[in-house]
Amino acid sequence: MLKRRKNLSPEAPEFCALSNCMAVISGAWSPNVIWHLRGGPRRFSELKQDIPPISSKILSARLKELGERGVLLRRVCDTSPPSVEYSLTELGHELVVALQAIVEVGHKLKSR
Amino acid sequence: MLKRRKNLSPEAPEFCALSNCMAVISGAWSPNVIWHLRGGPRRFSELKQDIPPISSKILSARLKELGERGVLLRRVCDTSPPSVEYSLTELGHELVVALQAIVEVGHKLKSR
DNA sequence: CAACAAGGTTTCCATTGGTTACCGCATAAT
DNA sequence: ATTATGCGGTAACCAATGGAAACCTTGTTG
Repeated sequence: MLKRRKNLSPEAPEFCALSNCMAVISGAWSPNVIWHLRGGPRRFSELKQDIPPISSKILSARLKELGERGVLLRRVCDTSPPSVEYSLTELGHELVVALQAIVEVGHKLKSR
Repeated sequence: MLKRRKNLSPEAPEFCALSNCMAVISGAWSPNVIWHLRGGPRRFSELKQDIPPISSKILSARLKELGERGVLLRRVCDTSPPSVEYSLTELGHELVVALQAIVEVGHKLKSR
């Protein structure tokens, strides 16, 4: 005989805050890109050095996606040769708070 | 002329706490599975109802992965027909803290 | 007896991610 | 003068991941 448990899942049925936020930071290396922009604007090649395993293709794709999602801004600087700077929007900075929590768990895991 | 900026990325070069933790919760729907186990053990079919868009295949794969990573435990109950219960380990509960931060940002996004 | 539930597995296909090579433009080195 | 290098990407190609639908085994129910 199979005992039944109440379906006590306490989340709203139609909209899930977790998926809601995860959708914004989804995509390979997205969290890392946001994280490395937290201290101020950075350029394409700087980000590529910050995150050594990322390829140009993927970095390029993420920067475009995160721009479309309103997480960061792309600014072309009028230098010669022109350089491109990426910086977090306000939304981006809100995400950093969540990433901070993940980083803290990451440190715990390392020390354990 | 191109102004140079110091490479001020403040993370350790060899090990990244962010990727470290992200690796544990990676995989489609992993965060949701962990989240829905935070209140106590749940069974396969309950989780499937908690997360309607997930398929059996992916749920099955995630539960196996998260078990191998030490995030949750699988327990077969001696009922008829046998049922299977999944519950978070201590590590799993640590991850819930990080997910909580993500959920909070998710709520902010909704209200904005 | 036929139907259904639990806890998955199998098959098949679309999307994503990763690797390598390359481009156009500009300065820097030899 | 020629070559190399840095910048900010794109193109072509292949491997791994994710999703939909059907199916399976053991057992209970009507």
